[in-house]
Amino acid sequence: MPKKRTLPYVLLGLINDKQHLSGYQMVQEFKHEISDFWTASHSQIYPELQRMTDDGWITTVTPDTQPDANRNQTYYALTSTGHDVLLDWLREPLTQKDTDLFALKLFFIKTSDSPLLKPLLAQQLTLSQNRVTYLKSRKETVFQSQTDIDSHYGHFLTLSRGIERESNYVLWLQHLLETL
Amino acid sequence: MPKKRTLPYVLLGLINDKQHLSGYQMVQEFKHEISDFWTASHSQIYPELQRMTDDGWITTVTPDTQPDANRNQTYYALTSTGHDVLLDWLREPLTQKDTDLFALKLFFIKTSDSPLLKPLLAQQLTLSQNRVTYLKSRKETVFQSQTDIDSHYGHFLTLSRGIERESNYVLWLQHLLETL
DNA sequence: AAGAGCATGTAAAGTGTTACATGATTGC
DNA sequence: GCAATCATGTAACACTTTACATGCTCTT
Repeated sequence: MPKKRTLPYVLLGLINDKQHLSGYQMVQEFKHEISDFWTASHSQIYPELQRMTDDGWITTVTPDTQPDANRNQTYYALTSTGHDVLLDWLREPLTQKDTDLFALKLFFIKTSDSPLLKPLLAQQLTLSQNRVTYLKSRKETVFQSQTDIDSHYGHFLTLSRGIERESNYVLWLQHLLETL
Repeated sequence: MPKKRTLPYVLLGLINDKQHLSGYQMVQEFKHEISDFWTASHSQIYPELQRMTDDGWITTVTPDTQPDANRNQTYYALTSTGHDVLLDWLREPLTQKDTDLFALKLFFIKTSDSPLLKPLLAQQLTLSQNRVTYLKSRKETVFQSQTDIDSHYGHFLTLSRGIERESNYVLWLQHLLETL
């Protein structure tokens, strides 16, 4: 099975938020807002927009506002198919791999009452909890004596850091789920 | 400028730790220990080992131990050049980009008295502190009113999470630097 | 009118994954 | 003997980055 492409869904999410968006504006978004979760250069974006148009996920539109400014930009909007595709993608369960998809999907959820929010948080909570368990067991397996620690100190630190980071993640998710 | 390759340095680090290592053993390492920081398949590893041998960074060796077991494995050891290359790479300052290099380099530091350790931690501390500052300023810029939060709740959460994660990182690094 | 930035697009090169392939060894 | 795994290697494909290229617009 080929690896799932992510870029088209990111573009769908971006357009969905702004109603209509030009390729250039998407490039700017990648330079600022979502650069933490995903990056893409204009050389990727423009051909991808063409493919998505061909697939009927998006269409070119001429926005009513902005009568003559930036006339040379091509604006895109979601089709109903595109909207469905985006929702389906957001609903797909998270897996142990592609860990970064959680933050990316979360980014695209607009309101706190979205039915997508709680499942997403719950999924990530489970993944993070499993990860803490795994890292702790690895730490105990690999570092049974002080000698093991002293001779592989960097490895010891990375494992310790991983446990701390993921535990902090679990706490944040739990707190958030409680307050919702 | 082409993007800096990482795989060869990872292989150098692996070999350096174990004195001598076969390609197959490296594949196993990637399946377990370092999978958090870097991944590589055997299709990448074997050609890379060939390149590194051509460049004089490593040489094939026949380990004294294990007289006849696994005779069909090819073992590699660092040359003095390879050792220098690894040290140079570890000494290269971290940048805002390639964030994951910190954990990877840390993984390859063997002892707590290594002169490489403190600079590495200090560099990452600076990077993380800058990142906290940046994320906080973004949060203030983007979310000035409750309405902004309510209409882009997922984005708000990712930014909040980013700040928390990076702050936790800063605390961990500071604590570690104090105890060393 | 010239230079900087806007806006889009294609081409080439690098990197990584998946698939294909093969011989050797080990266990049943 | 046969299947599974060991161990290595190559080929094809997918994705991303960098470079190349072009026309438009705005400012000085």
